[in-house]
Amino acid sequence: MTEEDEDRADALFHALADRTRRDIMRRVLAGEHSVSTLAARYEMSFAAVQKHVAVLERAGLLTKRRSGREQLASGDVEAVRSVAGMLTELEQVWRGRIARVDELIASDTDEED
Amino acid sequence: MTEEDEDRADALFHALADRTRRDIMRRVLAGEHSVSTLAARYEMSFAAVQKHVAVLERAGLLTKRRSGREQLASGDVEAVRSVAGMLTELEQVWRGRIARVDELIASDTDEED
DNA sequence: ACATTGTACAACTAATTGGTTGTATGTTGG
DNA sequence: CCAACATACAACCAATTAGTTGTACAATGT
Repeated sequence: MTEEDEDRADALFHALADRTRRDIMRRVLAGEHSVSTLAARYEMSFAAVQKHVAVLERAGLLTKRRSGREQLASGDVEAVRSVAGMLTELEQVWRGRIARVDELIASDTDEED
Repeated sequence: MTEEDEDRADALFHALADRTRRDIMRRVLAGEHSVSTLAARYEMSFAAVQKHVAVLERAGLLTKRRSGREQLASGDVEAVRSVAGMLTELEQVWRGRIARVDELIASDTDEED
């Protein structure tokens, strides 16, 4: 369960830790694009771009649908939000720390009275 | 400039793409911890944990301050927020797509009138 | 003074990554 | 039917990663 969540988090952050893949995400969030249309935008080989798309797909950041001989990729905004949610969770941990510090300050002030 | 931003994004997402490092982030966002205190929590060697801390530090996700012979690590919530900001940016791209689809629907409806 | 503790770093290994080229397969237009 | 196009995938390579052990060194406590 939690182990699976961690696997998923690993895959999501890893998928986003590459500028080509982040750029692909921008394109497929803006609209559907075939793999070859995407590949045409980068200087690397078609196969390299196809692999990047596969990494994003495995992480759940995009989905593909077939249309004739093309494979149209579309970004999944929900997956992006789930990553944002993980960061929010981290921020909550930080808020807890601040709350505790505030408590400490409050009790110090009490002693000073 | 943009190139440097991309380097930074690479480093941030990469740093978070490891469960041990995310766990370390939770601890150091909750409060200061020495490297050895952190290391004691994991089954891997001290050196391995120290390397993870170094990755997080290089990415700017935590800072260290010396206190006697200990090195106290503290999470930087601003760095976490900057990552969240990148995701928000992606979400904006998606919103743009939706807006364009809405326009299209509106113009179709016009035609139908 | 010195044994202990906390940290850093180098050298090594196995696994993974990001790229390549080449090949196979499915889909389409003439 | 068949040439061209879109995709998938395997095999390979260089670089990086995540881990290990070992060594060095600074700060602390008795």
